[in-house]
Amino acid sequence: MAPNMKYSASKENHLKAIFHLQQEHGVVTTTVLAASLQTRPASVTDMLKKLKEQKLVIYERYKGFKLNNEGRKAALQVIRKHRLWEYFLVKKLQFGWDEVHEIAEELEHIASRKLIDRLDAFLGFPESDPHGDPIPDGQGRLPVRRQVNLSQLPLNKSVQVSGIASQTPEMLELLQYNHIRLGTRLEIKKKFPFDDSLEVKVRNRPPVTLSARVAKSVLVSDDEPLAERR
Amino acid sequence: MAPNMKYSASKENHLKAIFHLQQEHGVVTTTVLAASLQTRPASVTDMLKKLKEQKLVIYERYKGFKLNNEGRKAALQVIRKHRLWEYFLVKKLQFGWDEVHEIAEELEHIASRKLIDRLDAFLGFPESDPHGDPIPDGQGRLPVRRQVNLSQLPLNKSVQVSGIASQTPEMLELLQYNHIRLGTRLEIKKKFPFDDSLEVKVRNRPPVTLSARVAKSVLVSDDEPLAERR
DNA sequence: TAAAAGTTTTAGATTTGTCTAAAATTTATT
DNA sequence: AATAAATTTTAGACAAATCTAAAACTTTTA
Repeated sequence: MAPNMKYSASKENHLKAIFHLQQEHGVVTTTVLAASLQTRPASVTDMLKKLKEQKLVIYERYKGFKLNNEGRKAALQVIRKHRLWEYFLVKKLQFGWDEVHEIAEELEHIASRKLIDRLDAFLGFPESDPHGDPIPDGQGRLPVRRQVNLSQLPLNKSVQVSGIASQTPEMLELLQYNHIRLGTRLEIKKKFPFDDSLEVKVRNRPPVTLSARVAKSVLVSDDEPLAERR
Repeated sequence: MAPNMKYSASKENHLKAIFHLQQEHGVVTTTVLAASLQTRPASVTDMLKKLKEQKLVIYERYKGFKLNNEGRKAALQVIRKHRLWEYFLVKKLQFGWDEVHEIAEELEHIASRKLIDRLDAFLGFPESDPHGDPIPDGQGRLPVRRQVNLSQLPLNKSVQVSGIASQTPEMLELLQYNHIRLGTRLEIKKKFPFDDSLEVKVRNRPPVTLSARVAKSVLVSDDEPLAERR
């Protein structure tokens, strides 16, 4: 990929969306991508033809599609930009977790490679964005996060919160109330099979009970989730 | 003007260019604007018709045009964004004076009003950008800078460098070499009518001679050019 | 002041990204 | 397996921003 290769904002959005959908479903279909981009299936077909011509996707008509290596690299650069800007907005400009997405959607399409590398350095090479999602490095390498949700965690294993899967303001409020946030170290003290709720212990605090619903949204890992790279 | 009024990048570029050209020439003409935007007169006419419909310019065919009040406010918001981003790039991301323009051209089209106000606060409400150009405030008020170029300055009047009009790398290097930069306090000790060159004295340094060419590009003012607002 | 030169606008095309409606194809259902 | 349902693609249109070439208008000049 050429160093400052510029794809249109719309193409970048398509690549990014395909990347995310692929992670869940493997092959992506026209309707699913259209829904995810709030556009029409016909428009997706149009765009996919262009992406295929530019050799960014593997696509045969009526068969669905996925990114090839070039496409994946391009998508990861967009994701890198998005997540670094989100980090900037939250950590430097004091935005809340929940208000940064829209703005980052715009900022992610600024082309300059140098800009994004300088921003990365300015932010101290963060490894994950404010939602706990990992930030690809300059080469498009995504740090592997052995991330599981709380309900899969064994008893008494000490981990750190590395992400929140579904972030409604209500959910965030509940977690805030229980002193659980990104980077919080905690462990499970007891599991209640009746409703799959959990008793969770945060250091220096009385134990709290979390519903299965909440537990599934709290992602944890046993490495240092907010450590700096390099 | 609605708080988050969004004009297309191209419209913003036209408004901004008209604003700048107006400062020099009063009324702006099709060819001049086309040259300034690196586009064709026909394209300018097309765009001007749209800007007229949106009530941003005063324009009658074959007669030239200028911004009305709405248009001026819109232009100043773009200029505000551009200059704040330039300041950010230089002061926070360690870019050089000369490399920020292109990138700021992209960043200036990000819409969010909240983003730009937060950025302003994060930067400490700077009053001028890294080139010494004044940054309009949130209401589009441009701090008045009684800025003159060095060749117009009377003898022995102590002033501060508040801007550099034409910034070639060569010019910047020359100024750098003579210890003249933004904020430098200096005064004129002698004028040579033969070639309009000047002898200039910077505090704690031996006097230096500047050509008329250079003197015309060094803008100075007798107030504090880099003071913070509010 | 009429012709020449220059400027500006119009007319008609082009590109990119999008849409609707209809046709083609695939998948599901009786 | 034939038909119905759903999905995907094609065909044709549209809006925004741009272009070229030609026409309309202004300004300059001889």
